[in-house]
Amino acid sequence: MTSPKNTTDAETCPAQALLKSLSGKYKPEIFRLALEGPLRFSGLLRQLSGANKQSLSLALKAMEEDGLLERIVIQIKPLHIEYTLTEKGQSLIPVFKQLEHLG
Amino acid sequence: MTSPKNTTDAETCPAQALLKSLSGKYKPEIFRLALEGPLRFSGLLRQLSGANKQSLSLALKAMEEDGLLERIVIQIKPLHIEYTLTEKGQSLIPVFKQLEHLG
DNA sequence: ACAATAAGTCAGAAATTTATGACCAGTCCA
DNA sequence: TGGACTGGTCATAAATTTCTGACTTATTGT
Repeated sequence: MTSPKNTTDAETCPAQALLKSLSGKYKPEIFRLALEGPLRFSGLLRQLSGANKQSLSLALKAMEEDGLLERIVIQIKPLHIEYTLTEKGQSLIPVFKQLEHLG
Repeated sequence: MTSPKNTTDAETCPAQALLKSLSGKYKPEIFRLALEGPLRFSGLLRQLSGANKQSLSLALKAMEEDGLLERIVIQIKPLHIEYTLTEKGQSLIPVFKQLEHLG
């Protein structure tokens, strides 16, 4: 649909892009938990009280596509899946640490 | 119940609270525009292409309630309303500046 | 053989967010 | 007197997000 491409440089602001990547009911908390260490699917289901598989699955996929999380298959049986912060995700740690000192 | 502050308390993480305050279709961009100067309702309607009055109104109210924006009535006729960053909102500027150097 | 855990998928329903168009008050301009 | 501007509200509709419960593949434990 060849939209008129309003070049208000809105789309190229990395902070804004990040905010959108972390928009959603569970993403902020998933991200916070990821700062503490690798995450597993069933563990998250327990920690995010109220969350359901579907929503969690979608949130993890979106965060993976946005380059914040990496999905790693641990090849010991039974298979485990770990979600860990990518380099990009880790680069945000100092930013969030800074936020904690504002409150 | 009455957990004796054993682990990181999810609800008291300021970064997480902030992310939720900026969750939504227009809030990230409204916030970015607010960094540049005071905002007016009709101006925003034009700048946020696709936004409608209702959604904009709700977003501004929510951001006001979350203490990010302040609504100021300019008492010259015709009345103008300006939305400006509160102190809390301004305290986030260095954080977002930092983010821009990561991209 | 049977239940349980792990990590999901799928269809459909419910809840939430966003959009649409009508309407309102006050002021300004011709 | 009638538009046109400001900054909204309201009811309703559409779109998006989240929830529910059934089902899957593979492995471990009893």
